Amino acid sequence: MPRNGTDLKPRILAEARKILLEDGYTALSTRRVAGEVGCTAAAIYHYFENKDALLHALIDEGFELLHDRLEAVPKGEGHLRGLCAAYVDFSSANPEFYEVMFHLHPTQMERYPVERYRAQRDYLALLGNAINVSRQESAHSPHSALRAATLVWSTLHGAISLHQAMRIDKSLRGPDLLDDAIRLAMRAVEISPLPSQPGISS
Amino acid sequence: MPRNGTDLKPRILAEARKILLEDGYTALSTRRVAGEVGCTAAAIYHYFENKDALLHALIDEGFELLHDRLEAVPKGEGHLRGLCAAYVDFSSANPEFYEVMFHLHPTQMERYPVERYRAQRDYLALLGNAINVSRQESAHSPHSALRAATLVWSTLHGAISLHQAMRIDKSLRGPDLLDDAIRLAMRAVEISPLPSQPGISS
DNA sequence: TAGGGCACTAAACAGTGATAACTTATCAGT
DNA sequence: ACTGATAAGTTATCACTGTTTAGTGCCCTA
Repeated sequence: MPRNGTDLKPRILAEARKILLEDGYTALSTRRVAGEVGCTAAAIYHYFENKDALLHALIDEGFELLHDRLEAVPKGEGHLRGLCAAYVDFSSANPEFYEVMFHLHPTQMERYPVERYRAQRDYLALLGNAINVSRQESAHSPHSALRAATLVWSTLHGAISLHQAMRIDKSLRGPDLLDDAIRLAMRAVEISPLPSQPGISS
Repeated sequence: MPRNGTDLKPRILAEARKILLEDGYTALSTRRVAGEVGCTAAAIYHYFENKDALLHALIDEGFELLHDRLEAVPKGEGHLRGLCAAYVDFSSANPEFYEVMFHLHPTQMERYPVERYRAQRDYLALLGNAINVSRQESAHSPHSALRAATLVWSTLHGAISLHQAMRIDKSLRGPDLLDDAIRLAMRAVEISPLPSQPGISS
């Protein structure tokens, strides 16, 4: 029952996505979206509870993109490595999506339902499966696989985060760090989830 | 030459630090700082070029804190592990400092001089030294040490980032992830900085 | 054709960073 | 001691931001 010809909601979403991808998260304002769509900022609040809900919808899109990317990785030999590479590729190809998906703190998006992140995180299950396969003994508990998968994820995320925030040294090439992180993430499988022994490692 | 008794600059800085530590980065506004200091928001601009410059001063404090923490780690056996643990400890003890130091993107702080991060990053040199010592052959190039140190750093940062952003699964304990990350970071030393061989890992 | 509800607008509120113009206090030089 | 320059603020304003409230007009149904 739109008054304006086409329904406004998809157009709002499309324009918001365009702004996010072209000019980044900081450029995404309700008034600008409204301006480019051709309506008032208040109209957005008919379709989204608040600005965070709009951003939330974009984050959902990002998770779907990531999901498709990871699902497309051929299974079998080298599956885990492929998943890691695909994750890093996604972050490089869609830095703006990656930022809003993983980099915004709850303090910056107060009303954002944190649970939704967890629900979307089936890529952790994907990682967990690949890890269980790559492990010699398949007698590991699901919790152990989830824990290892989280470590893999966090390793990749750390490199991506520093790379995107331009924190790494000029003399270091960003892709090199990402490659190193992938190689290191592979070793995360070997980290034993036993109670941490306080001895000296090496 | 203060008109108001005490010089305003340190009081602005102190109040800003208090707000940052108590209510977080998002609560830090020029007007609130001014209000609690007892001056006008415009007065801040006499002592700091802009809000980012004020935050910049706080970030400097954070780097000094981190520096002291890392310098206090006893050298010798287990130095690298001690540095990693100290880094993680710092992030847990000062999450607000950690956020503004490492989590704010340049897009969020446009005018922030990125170079300054690099100048402050002597902890990378500390890590590099510890890595060179822990390595059997000391014939590694400085670039290799820096690269390995960056990988160690990024591994720790990834776990800290996800932990602080509350992105890790409910069934997983945050400290466990941080411990795992430290253990994995130790293995970063073994990652060869050679051109990546496309073979299958394990 | 009358009524009701949906889709939207206009206007405003409270807050943000930032700037220009103005006032006032302090200090140096004569 | 007086004058002038400068430092140290204030006041007022601009251009934004997210969000809410009240009101308007169109469309569909009865």
